[in-house]
Amino acid sequence: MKPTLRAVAEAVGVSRSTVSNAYGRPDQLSPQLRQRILDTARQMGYPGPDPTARSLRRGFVGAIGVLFTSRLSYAFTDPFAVRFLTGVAEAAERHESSLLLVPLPGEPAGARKAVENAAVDGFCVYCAGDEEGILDTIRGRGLPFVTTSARPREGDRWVGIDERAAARSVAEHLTGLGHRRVALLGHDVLPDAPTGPLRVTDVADVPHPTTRDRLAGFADAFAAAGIRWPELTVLTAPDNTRVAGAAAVRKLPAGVEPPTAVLACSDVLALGALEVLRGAGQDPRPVSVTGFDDIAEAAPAGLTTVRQSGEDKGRSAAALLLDPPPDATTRQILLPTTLVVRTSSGPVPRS
Amino acid sequence: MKPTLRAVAEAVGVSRSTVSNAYGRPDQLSPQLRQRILDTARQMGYPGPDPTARSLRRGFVGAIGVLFTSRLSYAFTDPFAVRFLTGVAEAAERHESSLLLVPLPGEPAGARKAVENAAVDGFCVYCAGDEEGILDTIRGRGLPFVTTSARPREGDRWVGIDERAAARSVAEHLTGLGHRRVALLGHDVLPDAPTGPLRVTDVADVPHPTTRDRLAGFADAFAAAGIRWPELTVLTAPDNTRVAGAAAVRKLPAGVEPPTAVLACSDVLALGALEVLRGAGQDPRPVSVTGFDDIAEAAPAGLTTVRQSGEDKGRSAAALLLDPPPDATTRQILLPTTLVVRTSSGPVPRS
DNA sequence: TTGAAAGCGATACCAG
DNA sequence: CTGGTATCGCTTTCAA
Repeated sequence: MKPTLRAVAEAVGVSRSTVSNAYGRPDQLSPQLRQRILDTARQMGYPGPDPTARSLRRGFVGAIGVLFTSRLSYAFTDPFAVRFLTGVAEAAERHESSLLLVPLPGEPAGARKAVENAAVDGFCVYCAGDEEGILDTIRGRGLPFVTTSARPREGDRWVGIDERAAARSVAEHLTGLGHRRVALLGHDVLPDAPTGPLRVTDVADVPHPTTRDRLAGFADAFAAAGIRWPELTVLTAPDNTRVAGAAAVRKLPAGVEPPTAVLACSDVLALGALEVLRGAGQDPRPVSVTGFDDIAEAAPAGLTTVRQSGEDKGRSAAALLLDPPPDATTRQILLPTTLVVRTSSGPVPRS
Repeated sequence: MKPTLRAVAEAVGVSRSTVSNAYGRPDQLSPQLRQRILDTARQMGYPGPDPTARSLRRGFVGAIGVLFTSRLSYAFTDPFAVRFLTGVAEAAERHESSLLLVPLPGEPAGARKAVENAAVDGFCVYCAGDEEGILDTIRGRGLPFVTTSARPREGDRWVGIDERAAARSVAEHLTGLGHRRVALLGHDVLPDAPTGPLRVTDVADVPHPTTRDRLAGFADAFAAAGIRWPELTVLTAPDNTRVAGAAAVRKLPAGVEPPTAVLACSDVLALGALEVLRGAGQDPRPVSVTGFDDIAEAAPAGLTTVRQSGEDKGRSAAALLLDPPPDATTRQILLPTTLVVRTSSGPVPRS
């Protein structure tokens, strides 16, 4: 058994408070006494104040929780999520704060428990599917949090982009190039839908908030070009991965009237789509493909996409948590996006 | 102020233990009573047992610490480190354990404090530069840990590869192709050395353990081919990044007798080297380049390298921590490596 | 089943 | 500068 602060106090012959001060408030006792305490502590093998006990007493932990909707191990697979984490980590480093990554089980009840049991001072919630349930649990604990994806409530801290406008911008790029017959590609478009084309009556039905906003943005542009929602093909992928994107595109009905462009809700999906559409080369007419995020792999692949900075998002989120601006108005940060046109998009080929 | 368990107990008119049981041991009280307790708790806005207090009392936290040598935010930049984390996360998910990522400041004293203050049940230490200092601190706390890089002490839990043999295998591939005049490329080859060629009298002087072992493996192969250490050029990079690798290679003495091959200690460095050596194309003779790790970017770049699985490493490390095998002999896991030959290496061009 | 009592290990106020 | 005292919020025997 490791010795406790109490044991050290007894060994040195001083009170517990004095030993505590020797560690936490050097200015509260004479240097000699402090040294004597530290020395005997070392000798006895006392590892210093127990972090858990200290947290309990002090009322704060020194760690912020990071919550990902999907399985935690998946998050590391998503390049954009990793950049977000990088940003969070940078801010945390500056504040000497640790990051607690909490794996959320699939079922809401389990997720709830996980959030309740996390020993943290606040949360960064990254794009949670069941975001509201999770946020409610956090609110229940009375802890501060920052969201990134869903539209926030008044007063909630939030950092994000104008998803819909950004999505509209790529789509307008395509309508400008003459594209009219297109397929939209997103993940979790409808609950439990099989990979492939889908009939979506109303964009509002899409459960995943980011997918919903981006699809809506795409639709805005096409509506402006005279194409209504039912005329758009919607492809769904089971998750946000390259292979899922590839699989979804393979399910495009063969033969008649293939789309001239695929608009994906993420670069990862778009890269999967590109693989399929450029790979076999079955169709001689190249199909335009666009993505979203501008991850590192987008540039070498020549992918036209919308750029947003994952690092900035993470950094801002953590900063909002760690030293919130006093005025509530600046607690919602809207980050910029840019349309990046590369070679994966071009004019509609002449038939 | 949030209500406490005590308040709930008083409100319901039962003892604190009973309320505690309602949460933690449902079988210890009648379902009706339990429900009554849970209901009033909800009504009062009691968020459930405080995680910190619970940890203190129970003596365990439900989180494992992950320690990276370099700045935490850099770790996310290193593809291999991210794969390692993915593996750790997978294992953690299975055990419903959280991951505490602890940023370590540069100075040893700060790092020590960070490790002392982390509320965790154990540590996964990924390739720490000042590994011994950190491990000593962990030992001081009496917490279990798993290392990945340095050669472990008897009885320490460890997971890794045979760095030296693996490095030797790529180098032998090159000597087999006839390469004799080569440059080795690693990061942190000597403390505070400027980017570029370096005089290293003895491999044992290299401070970074992984770099040291890999360089030694390279040297083994060349020794077998009759080339002794002083005849090898050693390039050092300030850190393990693409740009650092590129910069180091640019410092190769121009003109006479350029190397016919560059052996890098990591894919990241190798990819940087490739950029420079293939990029401008100043030298008409292609220089062979090899890496180490086989990260995702290696294949598309045609990089010859040594494959090891970051996920396996992470998974094994976490597993060793979370449910250690009873017999000490199986507490050190040696993972396999494979030489993957691609197009970046070839025979020595005829002069 | 339920509850009383004894900590878990440390900190902070406040009087000396 | 030092030390007594009262918590922090919960869990866990153990006896009723």
